[in-house]
Amino acid sequence: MTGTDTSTGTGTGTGSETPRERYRAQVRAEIKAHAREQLASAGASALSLNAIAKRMGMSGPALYRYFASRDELITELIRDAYRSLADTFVATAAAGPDPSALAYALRGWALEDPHRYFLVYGTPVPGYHAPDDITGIARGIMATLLDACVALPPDPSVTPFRSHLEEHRRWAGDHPADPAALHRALTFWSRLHGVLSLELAGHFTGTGFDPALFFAAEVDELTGASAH
Amino acid sequence: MTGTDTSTGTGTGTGSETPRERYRAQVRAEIKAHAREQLASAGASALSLNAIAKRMGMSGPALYRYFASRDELITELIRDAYRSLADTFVATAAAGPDPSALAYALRGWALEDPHRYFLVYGTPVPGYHAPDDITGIARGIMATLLDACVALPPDPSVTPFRSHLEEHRRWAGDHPADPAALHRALTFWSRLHGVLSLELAGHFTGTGFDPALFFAAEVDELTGASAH
DNA sequence: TGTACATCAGTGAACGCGCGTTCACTGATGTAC
DNA sequence: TGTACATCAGTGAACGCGCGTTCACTGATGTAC
Repeated sequence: MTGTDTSTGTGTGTGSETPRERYRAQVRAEIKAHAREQLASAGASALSLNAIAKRMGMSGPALYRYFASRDELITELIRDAYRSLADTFVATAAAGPDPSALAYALRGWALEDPHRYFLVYGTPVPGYHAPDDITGIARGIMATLLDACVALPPDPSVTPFRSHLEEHRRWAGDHPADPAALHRALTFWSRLHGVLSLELAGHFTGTGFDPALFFAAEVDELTGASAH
Repeated sequence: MTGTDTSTGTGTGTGSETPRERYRAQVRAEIKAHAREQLASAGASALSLNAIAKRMGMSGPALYRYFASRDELITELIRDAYRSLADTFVATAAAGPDPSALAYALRGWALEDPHRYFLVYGTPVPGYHAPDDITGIARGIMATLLDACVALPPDPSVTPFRSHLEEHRRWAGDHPADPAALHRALTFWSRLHGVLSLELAGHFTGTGFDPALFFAAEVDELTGASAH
């Protein structure tokens, strides 16, 4: 809950700041808020510093006091997106290791702001490579999921993929989980994203069924719930 | 195998064309090939008619003899992507109703050209709405999958989602399949895309495990194969 | 086979536009004594 | 409390650039008689 500013855009930090620092943080947050808005209404390619400045009633070059370049702004938006999901997961996991709760937290997070979801899980930009701290946050998200998945009813059967995982334990930073749990967490993750990415990309529109029920059916099957 | 030109870019159609028509088709295909290349190396936002023309040794306005606008070019690329997947599915299904074969065909199609995959299943462009014929092709793809999924071992248990599907049978164009088969096809589809979208977006890099084995494990579980 | 005409691919100049980014500068805010 | 100085937010002009798209035109290809 503490730390650097989240994606809500209004938090101003710990409070032990000078007025100038506080003002800086506010304007930075406002710029990011406008950037997110522009992202949602016209796509990532249309994100323009000048357009943001115009909407804020400032001149274009003024933004360079707050972000060194357009790329830095985008990277910051991606970082915020990862952080907000990580925060959501940590907050959800605080109530106990419940994969189902994490699943619905993920869905809530994704639907709350679809373009933010795509910033993390959407089409990758060919040139772009995320800085190290972002991959660190991503590892934290997976670790939280993995922690919850070891609480699922165990299925210790040995499959080719689990044998393969046995030899590649580096995954999730030497997390103390057996291959079966690793596999379960991976399947959990990929099945949730399967539903979400298809739904958010609009591939269920026109079908008439409710994606929320489909998602719930997947979660039920994953957690072994028959009648929920 | 007949019909309008595919995404390979060299096919020139039925042969009953005038030399001029043949030439037109060739240049159109060449433009699309360069567009795909540009798409792969710099992302969808960087697709520029002028840049394509320059690479082809032509002047920019020349391309307007072949495409009415940049948007029409992009739509054509998306259409080609859908068509190539539909063709792949139809060709695969010709050997019999085998969901597993379709799964690996999908994966092969996706890996063959990841940016083409994202053209269909990636981050949607906020303003863009696909023309009707494209949604028609998409329905055909789902119909092929559904046909194959009715051949899977049946699991007629009733869940909330299947009851819901019962009331929303419009899906896949009044396809004569029971809700259990519909659910199976949906799960099949979304689980495959879960693995593929995460893999192609690079979310498995650095983990050390082989996504192909993970994908195979998902297919095995979906088709009820224990030791494959 | 030769001539007159129509079709159409491609060019070059030009349009207005918005972009990211730099630079020298103004003016307000904060700090030190 | 008042003055001198440093910090820093924001401006306006300017840079070069590439974009999509239009237009009038040239020249080659194909067609009709």
